[in-house]
Amino acid sequence: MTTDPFHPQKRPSRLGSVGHMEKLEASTLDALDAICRLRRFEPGQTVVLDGERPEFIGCVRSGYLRMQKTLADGRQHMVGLLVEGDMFGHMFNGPIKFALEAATEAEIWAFQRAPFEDLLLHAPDLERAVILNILNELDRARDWMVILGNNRVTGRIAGFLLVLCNRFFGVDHLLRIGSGSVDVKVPIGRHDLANLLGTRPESLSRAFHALADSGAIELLKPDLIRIRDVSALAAEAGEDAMDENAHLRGLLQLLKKRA
Amino acid sequence: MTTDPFHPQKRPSRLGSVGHMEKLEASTLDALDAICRLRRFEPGQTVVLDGERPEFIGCVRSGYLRMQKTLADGRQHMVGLLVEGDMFGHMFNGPIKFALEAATEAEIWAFQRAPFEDLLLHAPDLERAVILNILNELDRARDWMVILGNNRVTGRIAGFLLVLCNRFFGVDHLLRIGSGSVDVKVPIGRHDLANLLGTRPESLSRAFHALADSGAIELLKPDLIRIRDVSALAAEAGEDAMDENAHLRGLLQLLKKRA
DNA sequence: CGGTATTTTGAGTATCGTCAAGGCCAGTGG
DNA sequence: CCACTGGCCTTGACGATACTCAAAATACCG
Repeated sequence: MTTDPFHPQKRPSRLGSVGHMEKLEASTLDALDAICRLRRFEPGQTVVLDGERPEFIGCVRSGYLRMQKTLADGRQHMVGLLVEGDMFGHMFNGPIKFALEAATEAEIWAFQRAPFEDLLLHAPDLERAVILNILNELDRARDWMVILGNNRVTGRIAGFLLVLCNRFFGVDHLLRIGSGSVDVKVPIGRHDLANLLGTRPESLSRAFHALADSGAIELLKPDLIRIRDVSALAAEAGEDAMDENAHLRGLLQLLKKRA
Repeated sequence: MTTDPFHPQKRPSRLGSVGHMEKLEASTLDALDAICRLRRFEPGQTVVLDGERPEFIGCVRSGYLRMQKTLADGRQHMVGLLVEGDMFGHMFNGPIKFALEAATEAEIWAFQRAPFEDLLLHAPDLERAVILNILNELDRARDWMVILGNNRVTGRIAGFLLVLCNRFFGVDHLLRIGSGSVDVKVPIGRHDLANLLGTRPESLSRAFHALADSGAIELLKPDLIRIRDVSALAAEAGEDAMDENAHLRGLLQLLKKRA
């Protein structure tokens, strides 16, 4: 049972406050209400198959989805993570080129494709939101490239943790800001993370503990990491100068205030 | 001299036959004619600065541009290559987050921003072309992620060569198909390539020669590579099952026909 | 509390990065 | 026409890092 029976919502409460959808007009939101269903997925469950053209357009309400390409030899390589507010199953473009799987328990707003695309033609604000979402994804994909280009595993981990900070900023059950430190929940296991960062679980483990020994982070649990020194991480990661730092600065400020 | 004095073209001859612009209506092409200029760039010349919002929207007519992010420590990391038919300086999105530099001598169709965006609002076919271009970039960025995720340098090179085959397919001065083999021109030097693939020139050199020793490729010149065994490359690269293989199959068929 | 999956550790090997030197090619100037 | 020069590519040697295989420890779940 991959879908939940009808759960039409009078008003997708989070829909209007997430991602690039916050600026949609009331009439557009109403129209979206009428064609959306809430679907729920269990960890490991497939949301969209590789190469399938999903019959709906989705927007993540909670949880994480992993995007993964299937390689010719059957292995899978993750190419990104979808979190709260991210959309998928984009129109214009035929089938998607990667599989989507729930990494955790996840809720998805599913919009019926035909009416959504119809609405798109008549609601410039929605179209704009969709395009911004795509451009956002593009920027993030390029950020990943920089991170993956780092030749030390510790550097890639550092970059990954900083990305988590940026993306989970404000989602408080994922990122908890304490006095002088930030706790981040790593949404995926070592195996998947190794896959994402182009390495092996063993190397990951060693690198995590190396970062811990250096004092930059602390391993509260395998999947719960306390960041003690953001700038040390940024230095490890060889962070890019443009967009990351803007977010990081905000994070650092917050840390100072609470310290 | 970064720009060429006015060179309005009665009809951008290649514009209508490249990328996703091939399906534009005549009236749209005429409108584009009116607002485009041809600009010429020398190798190494900057086309758009990091963080700048370019005053024009560009479309590559010939040559290659490299997209590179500037890291906090001043180093630069390449995140992609723009070739014939690719667009940049996208609208909707404020400043671009990477610098654009000519990797070779290059010609750019430059469209004045304001009239282009205006045209965009009234020409659905143009808007569609632009969106397809963006989605295309997104797919390619994800392909890069898979390639960079490969932990052997030979694998990353193999992936890179296959991408070149896919993208330069049909551009005959870059990709020449012989009997049982394909010759590809590598558009960038070892230093840039190392940067793009997250390694060093020395490792690249060794990996190239390792592939040559295995018989998969042949180094005609440092920047001219004859691919002798496409499937060996695909195996090295751990090629992804979806889109690459479709192109590869076509390539293999062609090879068999000419063999 | 036991069973299972995940994570961690260890030892040995392969690969890659680094530094330094050598070769190749094109452009320059005699 | 040839020697010279500078940039790029290649090669070699060595140390650092990461991968592999195997086993132990820990966390998770019922």
